[in-house]
Amino acid sequence: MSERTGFQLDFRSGEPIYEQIVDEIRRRITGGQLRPGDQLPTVRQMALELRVNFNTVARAYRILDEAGIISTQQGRGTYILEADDAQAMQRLRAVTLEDLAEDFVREAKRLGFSLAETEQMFCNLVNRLKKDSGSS
Amino acid sequence: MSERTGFQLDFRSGEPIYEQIVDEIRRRITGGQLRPGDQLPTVRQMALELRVNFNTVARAYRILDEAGIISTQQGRGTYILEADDAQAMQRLRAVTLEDLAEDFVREAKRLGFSLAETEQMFCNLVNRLKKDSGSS
DNA sequence: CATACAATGATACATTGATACAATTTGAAA
DNA sequence: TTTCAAATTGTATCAATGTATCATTGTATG
Repeated sequence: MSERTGFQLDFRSGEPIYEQIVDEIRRRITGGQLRPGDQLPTVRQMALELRVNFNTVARAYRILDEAGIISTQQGRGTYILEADDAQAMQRLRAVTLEDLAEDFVREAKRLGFSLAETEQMFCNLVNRLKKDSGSS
Repeated sequence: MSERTGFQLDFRSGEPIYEQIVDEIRRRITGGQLRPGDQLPTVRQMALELRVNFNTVARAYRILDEAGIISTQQGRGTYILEADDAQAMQRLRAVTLEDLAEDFVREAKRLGFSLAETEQMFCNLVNRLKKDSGSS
């Protein structure tokens, strides 16, 4: 008995599979069949049901995760988030980059680091990241 | 009241849980909230508080143990170690600050800011702070 | 026909969870 | 005091889960 979701995919519709999965999950949350806290099937379980590669399911999950609708965690699984969380995420996006930078400097200062130390460490890190992205 | 540590984990940050635990302990040692000789909660206690698997806490402890920062002993528990020498303490401070910088960059990236934007914002802030301290 | 690009598949990997185990402490009985 | 079983604590191993990277396929587009 692996018929757990009852998802119906249309392989001929032209709409990408991962998008159909995203839409269907959205519909089920809106309709109340899926509720906050519910665990979704693992990417491999759902892929097995839908006769699809699990990467395709993973792609759908990732999109929903970035939208703040579900939470995917490596080694744990994926869960429906509270609607509040999505709103909270929206509010968090309103946090400016300046706020983040100030938090960083403030926390460093609290731990006893001088501004010069903090600046140097940050610049070192940035230079390292620039190199890594360029060498790929 | 099992709220003993007050650790705040972010399950959606993308930073692995065990790494968040490692970072937080490093910060508390650097900041002086944790001192040599202090006993950390058992892996199971802390796991209960943080709602994670105790293996995840054990992994964090093992990393800190291998770094010579804490001492974990089967059957006894885990304790904060005395820094071997000034160099070890310097290394801990450096790593702590580096973690802080990485968190900053990661969070900025998660909010959609490019590395260049993040760098510029930070440098602007630093320059402003330098001026302010000079004009006082 | 060739090329570019998006979608999907294959594979290796990192993180977390479940379970059994070993070392140490504790406490009661002898 | 000694002994020893039970509880407590960290360790080791493997399974389960999502992630990252690249290859393959199919489909527009020139």
